[in-house]
Amino acid sequence: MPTETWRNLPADKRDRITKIAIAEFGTKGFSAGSLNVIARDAEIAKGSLFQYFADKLDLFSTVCAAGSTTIAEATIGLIDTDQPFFDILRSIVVQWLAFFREDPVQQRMAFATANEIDADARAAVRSVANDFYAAALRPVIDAAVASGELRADVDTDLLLSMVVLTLRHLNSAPFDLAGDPAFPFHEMTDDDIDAVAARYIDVLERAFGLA
Amino acid sequence: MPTETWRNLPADKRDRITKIAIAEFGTKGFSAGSLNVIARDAEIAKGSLFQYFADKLDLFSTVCAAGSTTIAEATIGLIDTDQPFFDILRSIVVQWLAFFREDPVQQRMAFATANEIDADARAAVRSVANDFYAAALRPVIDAAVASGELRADVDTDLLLSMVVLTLRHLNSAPFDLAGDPAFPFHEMTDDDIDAVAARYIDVLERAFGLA
Amino acid sequence: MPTETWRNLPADKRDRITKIAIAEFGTKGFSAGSLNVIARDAEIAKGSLFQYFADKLDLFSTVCAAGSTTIAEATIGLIDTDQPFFDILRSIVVQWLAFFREDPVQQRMAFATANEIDADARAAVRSVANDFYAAALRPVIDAAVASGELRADVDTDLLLSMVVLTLRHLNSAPFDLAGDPAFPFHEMTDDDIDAVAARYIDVLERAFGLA
Amino acid sequence: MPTETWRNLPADKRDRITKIAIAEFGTKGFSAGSLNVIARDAEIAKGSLFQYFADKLDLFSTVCAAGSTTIAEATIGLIDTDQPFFDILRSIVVQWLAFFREDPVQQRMAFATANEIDADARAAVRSVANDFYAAALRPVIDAAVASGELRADVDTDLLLSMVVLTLRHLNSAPFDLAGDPAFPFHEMTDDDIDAVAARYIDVLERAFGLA
DNA sequence: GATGAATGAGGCTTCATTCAT
DNA sequence: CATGAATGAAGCCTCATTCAT
Repeated sequence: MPTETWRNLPADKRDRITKIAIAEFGTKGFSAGSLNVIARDAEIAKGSLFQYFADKLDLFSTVCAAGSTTIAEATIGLIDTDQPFFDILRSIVVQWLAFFREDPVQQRMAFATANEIDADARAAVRSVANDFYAAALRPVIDAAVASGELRADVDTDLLLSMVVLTLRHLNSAPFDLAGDPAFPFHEMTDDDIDAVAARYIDVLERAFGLA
Repeated sequence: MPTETWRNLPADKRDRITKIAIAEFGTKGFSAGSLNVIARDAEIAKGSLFQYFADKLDLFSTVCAAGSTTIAEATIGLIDTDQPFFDILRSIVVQWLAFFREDPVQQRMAFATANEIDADARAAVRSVANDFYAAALRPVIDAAVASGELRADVDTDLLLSMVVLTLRHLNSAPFDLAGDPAFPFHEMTDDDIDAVAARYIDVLERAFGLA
Repeated sequence: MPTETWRNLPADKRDRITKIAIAEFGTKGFSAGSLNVIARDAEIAKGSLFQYFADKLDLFSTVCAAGSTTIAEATIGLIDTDQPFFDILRSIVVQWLAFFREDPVQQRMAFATANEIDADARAAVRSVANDFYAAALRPVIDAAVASGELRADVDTDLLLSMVVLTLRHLNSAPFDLAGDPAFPFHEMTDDDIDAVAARYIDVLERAFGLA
Repeated sequence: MPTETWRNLPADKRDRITKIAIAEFGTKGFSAGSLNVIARDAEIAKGSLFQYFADKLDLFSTVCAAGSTTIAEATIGLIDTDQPFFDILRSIVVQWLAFFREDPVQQRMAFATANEIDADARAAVRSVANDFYAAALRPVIDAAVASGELRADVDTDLLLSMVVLTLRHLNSAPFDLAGDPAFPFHEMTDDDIDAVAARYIDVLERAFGLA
């Protein structure tokens, strides 16, 4: 956990450091990301980082959380929930893709957060990686259950799991050269990719929606 | 690509090095994995690694490919394809989980292969990561189409994509402390996990199978 | 260019490191000179060198420049310019030899600076190698022209080039076992060597001086 | 000294290895030149080099000598000695420049031979570096003395030394970006460079020639 | 005589972290 | 509280040389 010093920092400085750290870890991952580079780019002393964070991992998990907040707010949080449930999901995936298209740094950082391999780092961001979006989504699902938009016997855990699965896939595959086993996303237009993304939701609708 | 020296090596030595490298990269990932450690554990001279491989990345991608082959053969390759299509898938996911339970090293390496963040390493193993399993699965799907087990209008790309998605999820989530947003896999018995895995396939069956 | 850290270093520490680096590169040249050895002999951490210099080449060119300054000041810079022009030159070569006799480390480093083979290193010290002494000598030549000590049609570029040529030769030949094709410098007394050096100047005088 | 095995080698193989070694050492110098690279480029086994030569230094000095022979034959050896002495010298410097212009590899190797810094390597090629050309030139000078083309009191050692000095300078300066303190050789045409080279000889003529 | 696999020392450089100022 | 110099372990990689085949 960051120190009090960090919390007392002027917001703009804190934001600047966070942004730079996200860029660095997003590009290189936790292990290969360099505190030297972050300190240099953020124009702060190397030692200052250790006044704000206990160690490298502390910094990493802090910016992971910050990134996840930003992303959730800018995607799931923006969606009009006054639509049919599966339209909400379709809106989310489209917004999700739009957000990452406009902010490649956040795209990479979200990917790094979800896919960190180093055991310690993984332990630190693990809940963030998946659960953050789950927290944002579960109320939406619950509302759909309450309004009777899903099958009576619906398994909401399964549904949640698969929505997050889909989002994680759409966080990486469209931005990689060979990200998907079946779709050549990197050769497709944004609109076509959006269409494919919607079809993932179609599958969920056919399986979880009312007959 | 590995050197001729590598290909001429006695099989047992080659296997030993591969195994150790898989353990190292599986635990630490590409960037944090150490050639020093691999050489030491494999009891060969540090310099020898560079007689076998052009550089670290060459070693990494070689063992990635070797690992993927092993895994595909030991999971998808073992399944009796004389069953109904979705039973095949259910058999695959169960075998998939069983294989990784018995070989945690391969489990981690498969995860590392699919989730490497470093751009260069990612480029090198990218096709391996997804397409390898895709190659094994597509014939199975095609057979199901031919035998009329799927909807007439079925989108096989979408199906393939989601199967691989599911497999990748089952490569990591059950082996992580907080791997799934909805299911507490790490508190569940193997049988319960198998049951959940089958439910992912149920979803696919309801969406893609005959009404 | 060295870092600010280097410039802020206590002068004695900076001098110690410079001196040791000059000794190392003077003996082995750029390529074969070892940063490990320099760090060990200077009793600083290996990593510290990289707080002072961007890389090996940066260190090399810095100490080349420092060495050249020292040498120019201790030779050309010391000469009384209130003499006839060719006497000035004779004083310079004698002082030049005296300086290098007393400081073999500087002698070797000056040689290494002028004769580095590695392309990158050569590019970095190239102007230092020749032009540094040229800058010190040209004013002296211009004064001689102004005072009418040279032929009316004198080619000052040619004269300058040949003076530097001679100095470079006297930087190495007298200190090598078989440094000169004609004179067995290593079997000669210092006085005899001084006398030969003066004869090189005699040649210039006969060619460039007044009839 | 090379082994008998080396001497018994087919001439074309020996020439190929020599040529490749000259290219490597000419580019990188002795220390940084790599036997690995030479063996690879010459398409022979690394171990074979050690059947031909005692060690790296043995190879280096062998190819230095071979290079010097080639150069002397292709420059000094080609000149018509039936001219006035200083015309001979002028022909030599022009031919010298022409040869190196056409064979940059030999140019660099000659430079490397003359300027090696490593003490051991230097000891091995030292006599080659200067004396080889001296041996070729001294008979020419003696002939000039005999035919009375030089001053009665001429110091032939000094003359020889300065001729070699000049040749060594013309081996490097015109091929370097900032090779000469006074002349911007790299911005000059070949003809202009030839003209400057002749002026070095003019100086010698005025100093050593008949009044 | 030729090969080329094996070696391990050593190369330069980057790193996270500490601590005196 | 901020700084930034210092550290030394560890990183990847190249090297000349040996020796069994």
